[in-house]
Amino acid sequence: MKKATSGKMKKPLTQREELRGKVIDALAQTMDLYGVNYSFGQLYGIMFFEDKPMTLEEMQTHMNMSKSNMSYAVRSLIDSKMASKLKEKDERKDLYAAETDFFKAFQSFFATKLQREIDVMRGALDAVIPPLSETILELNTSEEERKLCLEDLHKLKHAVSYYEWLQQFVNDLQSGAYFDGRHDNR
Amino acid sequence: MKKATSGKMKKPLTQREELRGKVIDALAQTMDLYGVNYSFGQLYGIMFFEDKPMTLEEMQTHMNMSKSNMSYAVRSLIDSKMASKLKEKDERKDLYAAETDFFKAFQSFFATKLQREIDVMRGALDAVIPPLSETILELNTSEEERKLCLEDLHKLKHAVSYYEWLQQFVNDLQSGAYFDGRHDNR
DNA sequence: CCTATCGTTCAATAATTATTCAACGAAGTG
DNA sequence: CACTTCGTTGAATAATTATTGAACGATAGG
Repeated sequence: MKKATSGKMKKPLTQREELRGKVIDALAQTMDLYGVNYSFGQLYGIMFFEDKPMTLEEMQTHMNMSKSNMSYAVRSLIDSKMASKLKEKDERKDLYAAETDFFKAFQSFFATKLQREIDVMRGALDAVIPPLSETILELNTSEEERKLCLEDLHKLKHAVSYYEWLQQFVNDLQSGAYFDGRHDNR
Repeated sequence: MKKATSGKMKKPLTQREELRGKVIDALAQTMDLYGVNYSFGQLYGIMFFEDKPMTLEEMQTHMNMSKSNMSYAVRSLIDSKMASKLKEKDERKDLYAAETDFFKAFQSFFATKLQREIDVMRGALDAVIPPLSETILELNTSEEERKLCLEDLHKLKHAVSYYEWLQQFVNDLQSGAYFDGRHDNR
């Protein structure tokens, strides 16, 4: 038996736990805005404060959720580069750690997300621009249709230049170029 | 009657419509990654190509969805600053236009989202740091508890400096500082 | 004023996403 | 080579979110 008489009870939070809770909630809300589900954001918050490698089992007890969901959650955090799996193990259990440097965490997060965006959009643009150009060049395209295609093409070219810029932006973000006058990494 | 014999039929798409569709799909997927629902992202794509003020009714026919949903969708786009309501009206109908400059559109979008993030997090940090500091300063706080609080406080201070940096970043983003060597706004 | 139509709201329903549970293969242990 | 226990998977369920439809106040036109 672990701690007390039976199943579940309202644990009396310490003040510190309560304060942590507020920050974790804000963090989870925030990540919610970027397409990360609230619970998974909470998990990041917990790992952030815990600040030492955690096993799935520990996550389970902290979050009070099934192990399979924790497995899913931690994978999602890893996908966004907000956490990583360590090479060491505790007993037989895998260990995971959150990136606790907010600069690095959100740097990785946005770099990952934006890169995905760029890839998706570039894929579409690369697939669409050639046939559209082709149609414009065709001799038997009606004048009206050619005009419409030209308008679209112009918009897509503008998009291309945007995603070129965005790619550069992501590169700079990853290289740390935007983090110059800062980092009190004491 | 509008166009043909009855209700709904598979309209035979022109090549141009099909190509547009691919780009719209990519756009919608992309926005999906940032917490904007797919349909609403599609609507942005449609408005982007349409490139002239649209009424709710037109959106309805393009998207084949209820007017109430279109009302909701357009409001969501306006919240993210990706579209705006015009002062003029067509008949009695309100007119809306999408921001067609991708630079501006995504600039507004991220500025809005990041600002919300900053506000939420600053709110939590401002609420939590004072009482936490207080506890540390209290004479009757146990040594153990003081140590834990100090660790948390250190993390939160790091977070504060991150959000200060992020605020500056958003300001720069809004001021256009990052868009220097570009903008082929021909 | 009366009528028609706009855009919004609210409650109901449909669709999607999050979560659990049971089962399984892959190690580590003895 | 059996025995655990780990992490993942896939199907079932719960919870949330998207979408609709009906009702309403506002307002422009007659």
